[in-house]
Amino acid sequence: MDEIYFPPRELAVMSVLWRLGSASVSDVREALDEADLAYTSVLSALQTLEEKGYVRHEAEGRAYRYFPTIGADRAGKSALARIRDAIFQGSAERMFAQMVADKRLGRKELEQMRQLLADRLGEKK
Amino acid sequence: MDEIYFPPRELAVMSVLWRLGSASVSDVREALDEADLAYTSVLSALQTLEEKGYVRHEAEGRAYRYFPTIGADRAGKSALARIRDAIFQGSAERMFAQMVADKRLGRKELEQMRQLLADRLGEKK
DNA sequence: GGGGAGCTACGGATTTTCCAGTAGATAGTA
DNA sequence: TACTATCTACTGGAAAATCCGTAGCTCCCC
Repeated sequence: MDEIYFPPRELAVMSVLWRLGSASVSDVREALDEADLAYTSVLSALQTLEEKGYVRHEAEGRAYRYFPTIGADRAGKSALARIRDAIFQGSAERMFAQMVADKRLGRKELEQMRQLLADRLGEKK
Repeated sequence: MDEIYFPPRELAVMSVLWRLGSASVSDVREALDEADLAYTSVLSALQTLEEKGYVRHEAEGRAYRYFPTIGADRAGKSALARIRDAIFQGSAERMFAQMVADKRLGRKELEQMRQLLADRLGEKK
């Protein structure tokens, strides 16, 4: 599929849009926990993203409301594939092993994963 | 922990080093399937990586042999965490669901994942 | 010694990313 | 009306990333 890739700052902005569904420039600015950026810096990032086609906007009062045009799932799929291929040499198992090794995962999360896996194995029968 | 992040080209170069263990500039150049880069372009990427501390070199005959100084696992862990937080809003389950949805995963891979998960759940008991 | 092959250092050009100031438009308010 | 606050468009510019040419070195072979 297409190459979907976001530099750090653009990724942070997209993250906010995915979380909020849509947002004004000010919304994004406030949601960014990073350093306190100037309003125009955030606007610039959004305009860049719009140019690339990952975002669109609608007028809302005097301001613009920005919407992601690409879903988080699609972007995630692409990002995971890139990591799998480049870092884990194409091995989904190795990538998965790294995920599961995360110390912060609690029993509940692990159980949920097991369930997901069980479902998947079921339909694969 | 530290922010580990590789721009696209540098990631491609690191990928080769992780795969081969170590490599000369020519090795890397040949291993890159992308467009046929000039020798010096690859050298530049390696020098940038060395400056950042992700790579070191030893003399080998007339040439240099480059070694990664950061493991693929460590880089992978960092990359996965970034994706989880930015794209999947911190949800390891959602990220995992996306992984498992991959159509190319065969029964064998899924079984291996289940085993990994079982082991992990066992020790968590 | 001469010449070629292979390698590195250096530096430049270009593109991309990142940040923010300024100007102008608009709406609300005194 | 005039003043203020907010928002967008335009613009510049710094920094990083990408790409590669050139020069110079070393080794090998003739």
